[in-house]
Amino acid sequence: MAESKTKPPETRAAGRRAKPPAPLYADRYDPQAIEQKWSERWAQNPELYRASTPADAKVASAGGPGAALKKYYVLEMLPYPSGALHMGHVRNYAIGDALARYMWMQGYNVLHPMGWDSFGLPAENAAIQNRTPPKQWTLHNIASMKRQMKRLGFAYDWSKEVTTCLPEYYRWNQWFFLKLFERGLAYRRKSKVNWCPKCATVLANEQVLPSGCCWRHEDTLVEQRELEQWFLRITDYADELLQGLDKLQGWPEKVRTMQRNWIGRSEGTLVDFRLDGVAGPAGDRIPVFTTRVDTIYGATSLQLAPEHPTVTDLIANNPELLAKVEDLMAEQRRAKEAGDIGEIEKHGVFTERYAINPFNGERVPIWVANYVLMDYGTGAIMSVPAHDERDYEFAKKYGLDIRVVIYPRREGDASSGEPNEPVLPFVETNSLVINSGEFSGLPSEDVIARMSKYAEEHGFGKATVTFRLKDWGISRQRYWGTPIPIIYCAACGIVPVPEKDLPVLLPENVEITLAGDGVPGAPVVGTTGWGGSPLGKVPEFVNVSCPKCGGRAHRETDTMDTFVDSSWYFYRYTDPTLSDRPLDPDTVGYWFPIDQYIGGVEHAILHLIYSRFWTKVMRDMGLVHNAEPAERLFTQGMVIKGGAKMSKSLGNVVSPDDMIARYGADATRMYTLFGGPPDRDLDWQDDGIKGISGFLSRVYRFVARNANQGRAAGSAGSTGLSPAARRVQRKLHQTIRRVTEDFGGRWHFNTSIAAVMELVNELYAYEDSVQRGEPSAPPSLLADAQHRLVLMLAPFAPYLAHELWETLGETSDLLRAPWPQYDAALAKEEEVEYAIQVNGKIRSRIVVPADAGEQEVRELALADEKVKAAIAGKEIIKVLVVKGRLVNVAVK
RNA sequence: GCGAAAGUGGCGGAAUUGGCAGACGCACCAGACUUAGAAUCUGGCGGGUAAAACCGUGGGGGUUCGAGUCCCCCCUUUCGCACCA
Repeated sequence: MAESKTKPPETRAAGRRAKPPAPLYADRYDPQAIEQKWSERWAQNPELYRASTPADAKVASAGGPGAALKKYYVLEMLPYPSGALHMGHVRNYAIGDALARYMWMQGYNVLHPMGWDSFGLPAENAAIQNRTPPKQWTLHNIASMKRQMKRLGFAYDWSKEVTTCLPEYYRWNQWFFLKLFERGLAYRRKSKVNWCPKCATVLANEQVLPSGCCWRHEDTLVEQRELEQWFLRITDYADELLQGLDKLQGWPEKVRTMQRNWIGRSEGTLVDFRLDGVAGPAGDRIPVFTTRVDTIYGATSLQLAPEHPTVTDLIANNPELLAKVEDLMAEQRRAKEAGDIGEIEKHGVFTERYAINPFNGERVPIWVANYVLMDYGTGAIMSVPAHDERDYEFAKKYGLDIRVVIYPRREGDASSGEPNEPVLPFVETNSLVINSGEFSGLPSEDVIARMSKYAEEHGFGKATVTFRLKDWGISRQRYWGTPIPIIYCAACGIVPVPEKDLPVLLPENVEITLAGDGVPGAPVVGTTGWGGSPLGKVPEFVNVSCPKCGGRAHRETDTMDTFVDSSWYFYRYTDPTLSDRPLDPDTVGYWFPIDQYIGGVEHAILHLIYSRFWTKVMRDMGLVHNAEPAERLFTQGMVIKGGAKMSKSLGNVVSPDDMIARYGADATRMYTLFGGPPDRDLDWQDDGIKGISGFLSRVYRFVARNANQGRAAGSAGSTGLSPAARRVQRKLHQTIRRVTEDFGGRWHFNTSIAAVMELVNELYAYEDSVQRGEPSAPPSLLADAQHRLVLMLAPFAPYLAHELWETLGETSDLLRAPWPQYDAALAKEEEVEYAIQVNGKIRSRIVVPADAGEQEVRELALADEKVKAAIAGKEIIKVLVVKGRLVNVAVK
């Protein structure tokens, strides 16, 4: 029991002594004292939240040999150690912690780990600003955030902690990279990359906002640069990543849709159009991707993206055209930046060159158009104005030929007969092909297959599938990341670092400054922002001898995208101390897949698609058996305030530390669950948390003055109870049912907590009834109610629950105490109130025994005075009785 | 433009399959206890009325004995995708 720190209670007690009744209320709820007490106890017992190993779980199982204790892996997305937790973290972890504690109480062997996604840009930026080494800054942040998590009472198994910026972890990033390289899944190529001038580094496609700006610098436009980059062949898994989504029934539909869009699978045909006349370095043919090859006889031009390599070949000696194409390019870029590509007016330039349609040998003019995108398909399209809205608009504008080759099918006529003249552009596929040589008269769908086959047989095309998904560029020109374990040798070329030489350690004696920002005399051995990799400025890192020939060589100086770290961290949790392997397949086999993953929807694409990819690669390597990392995914809503995202600039940031100091950790985390359903945004109300604090206080006071009721004797019967006592009993069992159902189903903890509040209100009403002279309940009932109340509180407010568990005289470990069961018979109402409607309007209410028959209810309803008055003089058409709810009398 | 989710008191939100709209909490009002305040307890609290009637779930239609819930049309907000060939 928390001791009171202040004097006033004494004076209050003294003041009250004078008059009866005796002081009703015990000491005030003091969350700080309670939480400090239990924090200390928990700190002394690090085994408390430790997951049993698979072997131990077997032993612990009561089910005999072979029957392992059932496992449950609950995982929350690990934070970036920015320095302090924000409310969004608190909400995320409060959900996970409630679930983990509930599953423990349900008897599961729970794995509930936490770690740090600790590589990344902010550490470097902080290093530049504060002249602190990134590692020091990061580890310092980790320490303080870990302290916050412990203060919040989250039940993590810290023996499983993973810190991605430490060599013990990132060496396995390097190991995986080597394995991917061996399997041909990691490769290097020169590529245009997104370059943020402020970050001075390459950004992944996913890190470029739709506006064309950097995700970290929303006001800075991303440029294009050509660099040698390492890529991971995620596109090899595009189909499986897509198909797997159908099986992920435990994932939100929203996330699956987003991933489907991101993968962007599209079936079509690749057709080569031969250039008529000149051919340049880019080749003599232009491949075109189309999903509607059945319309190819209607192609009246080719349209190239402004950045298409062939464009310069075609118009190299025409400065006027070149300038126009430049304009188109600029226009397209501008539209992308503004985010309204899709709405810009279509513009184009005729190159004065032609290509040959391989199907009919026709010469078609080649244009460059601003609505054709280089980064989709082949960057070139055939333009069929009659059967594509965009092409139609373009052709109308520039007076290009429009040739109809698809006709609608007539009603009830599948293959022949007189076609109807279509309204242009006519884009339906359920139609007939005409004016198309040997393909005329056939249905479109058939023609697509036939034409693809024809193209392949004649060597100018084939059926193909394109994806929007691109290979994953992982090279970053940054210091604070995992060094890519590759050595470049003048004689041997690209040489992977031998496995025995791992890890390639990230040098730590590096001071990070911006180029030209060096303090004279300071030991600046690394710089950033000079356009190359900071590690390139560390000679002792760069210069090595070639592992193959022993000659002089140099290391790769780029580091890996931090999404590599987060793609497999949850496997490492199962045994993070392994020093000879990234993971133990048996241990992983026991724990995986993750039963419940919880995090923000902002990771719907990047992290969640990369980690699915990684899992599939690991499966192909024989490391794991599961094809997907997580069985169920829950995306919680954001914590907002006043309808807006919390931000420093809006000044609406609510700090968890402040709330903990004012109301305690229990109230803070519980409010994040009470404020609204967890899948929706939570609008933070400064006064809302007061309600939770007051509720916890009510619980505390009730138990403080009613704890000495003896031991709970389990459910007693309901006979002989006073009405108020019976209400307590009924509400108790109803509440257990509601809370249990919420955990098992909707996860609407806001209503679970509301239900527990109702129970507490009922307990207070009972006390009040005793004050008024009604008979007391048997002590066992009160003891039982308090025990179960505390058990139900445990997942939401662990500090108070533990304190009260002790107050109730319990010495067992609350974390592993069995979750309470309810008795349906005791939860049942003896009487129900029926609403009596006349023509749908409520006219009266009657209370009848719950088991009253329909006929009885009908008679009682019709005998009711108010009902009689309402139906007087009218004819009863129908009397409808809805069991347990209402009676509706229809009259005329 | 396409797709998804949402729109309920002063506020956050309840109402699981069509069946008493507004649970629970905040704010507010009143009372009790206090020298007083804080805290606590009790009661009230959609609009409207003296009380009823009556009106109320973004707007308009519909189905039904009965609609926040189902159907059609429209409006607004948020999110995702967006010349994807």
